[in-house]
Formats: sequence, structure tokens, C-alpha cells
Amino acid sequence: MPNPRNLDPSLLDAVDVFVGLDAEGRSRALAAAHWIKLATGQQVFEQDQEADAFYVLEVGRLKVSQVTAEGQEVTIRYIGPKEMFGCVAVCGGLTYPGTATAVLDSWALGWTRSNIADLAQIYPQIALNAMRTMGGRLKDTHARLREMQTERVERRIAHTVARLVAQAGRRVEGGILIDFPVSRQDIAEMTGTTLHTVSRTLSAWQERGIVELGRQKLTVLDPHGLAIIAEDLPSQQNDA
Amino acid sequence: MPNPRNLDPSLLDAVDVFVGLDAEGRSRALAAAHWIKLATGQQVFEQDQEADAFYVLEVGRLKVSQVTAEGQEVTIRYIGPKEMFGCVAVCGGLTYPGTATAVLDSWALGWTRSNIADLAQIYPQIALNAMRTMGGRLKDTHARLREMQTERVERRIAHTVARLVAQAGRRVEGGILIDFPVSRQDIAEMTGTTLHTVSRTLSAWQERGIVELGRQKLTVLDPHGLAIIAEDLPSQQNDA
DNA sequence: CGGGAAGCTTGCGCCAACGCAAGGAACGCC
DNA sequence: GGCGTTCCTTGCGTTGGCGCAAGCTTCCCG
Repeated sequence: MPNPRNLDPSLLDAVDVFVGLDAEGRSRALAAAHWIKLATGQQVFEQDQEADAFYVLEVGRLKVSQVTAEGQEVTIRYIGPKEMFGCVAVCGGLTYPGTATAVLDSWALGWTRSNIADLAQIYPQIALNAMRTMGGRLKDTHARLREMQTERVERRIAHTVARLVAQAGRRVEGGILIDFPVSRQDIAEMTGTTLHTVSRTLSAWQERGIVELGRQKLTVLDPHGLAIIAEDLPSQQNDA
Repeated sequence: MPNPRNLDPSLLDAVDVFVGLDAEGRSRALAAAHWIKLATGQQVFEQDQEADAFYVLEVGRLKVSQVTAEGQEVTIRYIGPKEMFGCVAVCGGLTYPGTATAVLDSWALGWTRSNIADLAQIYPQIALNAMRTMGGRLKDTHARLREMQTERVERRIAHTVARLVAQAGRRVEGGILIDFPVSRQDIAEMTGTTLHTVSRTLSAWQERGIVELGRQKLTVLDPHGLAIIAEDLPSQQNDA
């Protein structure tokens, strides 16, 4: 259970943005941080709000999403443990790209913009690390944009599910379970379609033994079959 | 006409990544740069190639695009004068997100990765600036992703044209001309549709007096009308 | 100046995906 | 344990936009 007093330096070990810092740097970073607790459904920050803090998730899972003027929700990405979010705050002068909401009870470490700027002053590596992370995110987003523009719905759903497996898959008997609640609606918001189409598509996959479905639950039984759909390879089901 | 000897420090004046540098810093930056000339159609770098240099465009225009495994092209963005491209090279360890091709004869200033890393060491502001630019690009890309997921084709085309006007519009009598050759195919690759649909849509707009069309040419006559389509506002054409 | 290439338009048929609607299943709260 | 809410499924009709195909215009180059 996290707690403000218990600032074990190993907390920052696997955190990209602090890679390359010595022990002293990590202690300093931790000293400047504050814990925040997030109950499921709670928001950390909102779309277009001035980016005044950045965070590293330690426990739980968040969804970063945008809402259109018409009220439609679009999911930008999910954040898992050890990932940073609100990283635009490091740049200064920008607003958050979306709204961050906890989809599980979560704990995160937060730094105010001035705190992180001070740290980056002393340890320039931090800025470089943040930049590398942003570069990676930019590439991910480009890849999704390319998908959206060139792929049919079924293939996009396959890619999305594959991504969820890679990000949050937990081995269970007979398959890999997405380790947090995902509704059909959530998948629709990630792929740019409707919950109806997602439901139909997943049902068809269940029929074929590729996935097993539950309420806000998704287990991939046949990752290879999924990959075949995602890459649009011809499947060899040639029995009449 | 640019030339390697003629390194006027004012060249870097409006360049985001060097904002906040003193005169000496700019001289140093220029001293480390090299000119590259690009004929129309020529490539600067290719998708997935290791990012070993970053550039600032001085004259001309480039297109950054990706090609899918199936051979479909997707345009990520256009680059105009004073914009940076290949900025992921500043981070290190990454590959270019797409292929950069000149759509006009162009001149750019280039820095190798080690040159820019040395500069960033001395002037940390450079890293911050680069990061801010990347943050901005990330937000742009998210906005486009949201468009792709929630908007119909006509609206997406309207947004794309509006973006082109903002980026590369030149006032001409009676309207605003996109100041570089754009084909219907190009617009299709930016919006995620086919050249057929773009052609049909633009023709309909021409009918309504919103745009004027030519071969690889596009003039917006009625920006307001365009905005109405882009924002999906009800237009008041209530004559029977 | 003539021929070819590249770019553009437009008609037509089709289908993937949407939107609606109705009903069913699982969960949580009192 | 009952009830309300949230989530999921599935049938059916509609349609936006695609893909094909044919023909046109503009430009370039020999």
C-alpha cells in the first residue's frame, strides 16, 4: 500500500523518465513527488486544462480520452503501472491532450511543473527521457492513424485487442486475459466504430474459438488466429 | 539562393527549436549545420530508417508519409519553411516515423545527431524547445485521430482543406490559394478516403461556390462556408 | 505540333458498417 | 431476494462511400 512516508527509491526503477539517474537523483526526485490516490472513475486531469503537473502511475490503470463537441468519446490510450502520463507538462505552456480517468483504483506519483522543471535543470537526462517517451507515443499515434485510414473495422479491432494483450495481458489457463475491465463500448472508442459492430465481431471470433467473452472481460484463446486477422493474412479454413 | 558560406544568423530567427538562444548560440548552431538541396520528388529520409539527423526547412515544402504493407500511402503532415522535421533524431535511438519527400524544390539546414546532441548539452533550451514542438505535434495527431474516428468524410475533407489554408494559404484575388501542388489523391491520403470521393466532394463544393478547382490546385473562395462544413453547422439554404 | 502520361470527373452497382430497436444477462444496491 | 442499472446481443433496414470503368482535360516532352 503506497504511503507518502514510504518513498522507496526502487519505486522509480523501471520508470522510463528517470532512467540514467544516479541514486541521489532518484532520492531527490522522490522527495519532490507527492502521492495521489484515485478511485475507479475518478479523473486526474481534464482535456484542455493547463498542464501543471505530470505523473507516473504506480498501481492501477487509467484511460486517457477526448470528448468531441458532439459528446462522442474517443480513447487515446491506456496507461499501466510505471508509465508516465501528463508528460506534456514537462514542456510548459501546453494543455493536456485529453482527460485521464482511473479504470481501476490507482496510485500515482505526481510532480508539479516547477518541481519537474527544477529537476530537469539539474538532471538534463530527464528532459531527454521525456522526449524519447513522447517520440514513442507520437509514433504509436501515427501508427493508429495509419490503421484508421487504411484498415477495415475487423482488422482494427484485431489490432486493438492485440495491443491490449501486449499492454495488459495476464496469462490464465488456456489463454491471455485483459487484466482490467474493458467493455465493448471501450473497444469501440479505441477503434472508431460502434459497440454494436464490436459486439458482432467479437461474437464471431468467439464462435471461431479465437476469444472468450464475458461482461467487461476478454480472454484471447488463439493469439495466432488474432494475428492472422490483424495482418489480414489468408486463414486456411478449407473444409467444406 | 542558400549557400553553405552564407550562414546569416537571422536564418534561425523564426525557428522554434532555437528560440531563446543568444546570438552566440545561434552562430554555433549554424556553424554545425549543413545545407541540403532537395529537388521536387527527392527523399530526405525514409520510414523506419535510423534517425541520424534532424532538419529545419528553409525554402520549399515537404510531405511526410507512411506506406502500408499493402502499398497504400498515408500522409502524416506537410512541412513548410521554418518548421523542423526529423525531430525524433534529437531523442536518440529512434527511427523516422515516415518518409520525407520534397513536393517543391527545397532547401533545408541539417544537423547530425551528434552535432545536435552537443548543442543541446550546452544549450538545454534546445531540448525543451524540441520537446514542446513534439508535444504540439502529438496533440495535432490526436486531433486528427479523433476526426478520423468521429467524422464523416466530407467533414474530414473540410478540416483538411482548412488546415492546408492555415499552413500554406496565400491570398489571391477572390480567395485563398493553397501555395503548393496538391492533387485529389494527396487530399485523399490526408483524410483517409479515395481520390474519387475527394473529387466528388470538391466538385460539389465548387458548384456551391465554396472553392475553385484546378489541376493540383485549390482555391478557397468562401472560408466561412468551409468552416460551416468542418464544424457541421446547419447551413441556411432554405430557398425551395 | 502531336502523342502520351498524369491528373481529374462522373455514372453505376454494391457492400461494410451504422442506426434503431427490442430483448436478454449479469451485476450491485438496498 | 427483489429491483434497477449497466452491459451485451442480435435482427433488420438503410446508406455513405468504395471500387470499377470509361472518358475527359491539362500538361509535358519529343
